[in-house]
Amino acid sequence: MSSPPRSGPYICGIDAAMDVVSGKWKSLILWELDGGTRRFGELRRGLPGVSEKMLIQHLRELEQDGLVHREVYREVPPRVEYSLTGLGRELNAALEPLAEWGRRRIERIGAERVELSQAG
Amino acid sequence: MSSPPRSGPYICGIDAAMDVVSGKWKSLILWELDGGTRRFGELRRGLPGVSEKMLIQHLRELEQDGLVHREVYREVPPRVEYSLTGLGRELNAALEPLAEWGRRRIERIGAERVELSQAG
DNA sequence: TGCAATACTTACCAACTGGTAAGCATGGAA
DNA sequence: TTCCATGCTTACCAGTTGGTAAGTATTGCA
Repeated sequence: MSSPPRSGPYICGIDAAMDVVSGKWKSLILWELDGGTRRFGELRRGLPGVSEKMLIQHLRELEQDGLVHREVYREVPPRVEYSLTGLGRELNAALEPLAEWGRRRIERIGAERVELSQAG
Repeated sequence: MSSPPRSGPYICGIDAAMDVVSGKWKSLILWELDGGTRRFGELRRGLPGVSEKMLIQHLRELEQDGLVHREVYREVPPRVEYSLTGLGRELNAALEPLAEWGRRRIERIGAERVELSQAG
């Protein structure tokens, strides 16, 4: 079930960056974690619409790709905390201009925005 | 067959930008066109591995989203030229930091590069 | 008459992606 | 003994994505 980490071959940098970020919820997870450490349940509640299966799968892949750190506390009930690694923060920074372009696109075409508790 | 232009609702800017750029060959097409106007056949030869079906489908969608301009010359055999619009050039510029991050990732993980005639 | 060149168009199909819903493990509280 | 909370795990299924391969239209050339 757990796929291997994404490796090439790649055609160019975009290709290599997209590979790590594509997946319906990945960039949103990165965005959420930019706000700081989050527990699994907090992420789930912060991303309305995500299924547990996809949230875990994407978190695992982001972890394999070195973007997210997973810390398990052996308690009952279990507690697991997710946070960005340095690499993850760098990726988020590199995504900023694209995000800005996207925000202008939303205005240009007058697209609706999904209601979200905390994401911008 | 021709899908409607991509519209929201979107969660954030990243979401709105990704929507326009996701598709196996889209960012590569944009990259190729950054080098200037290209005929359909030139694009096909410049992106080894792309099928005619997908190349046309992606070009049509990029055109619908205002990123690519399509110019038809009524000759025989037919000639069709594709080029970037201002919006397309802006998107490419916004993709640059991501491309740079991806290039570093390729080095970091020692990924292979696909052989391509002209793409970097 | 038939083939070449170019830019598509279409039908069909396999693989991938993501959703639903149920189950698992643990220990403490009721 | 049953239920709760949490963080998963699994099986199954439908929709989307992209590939292959064949067909279309037009004119010039052999």
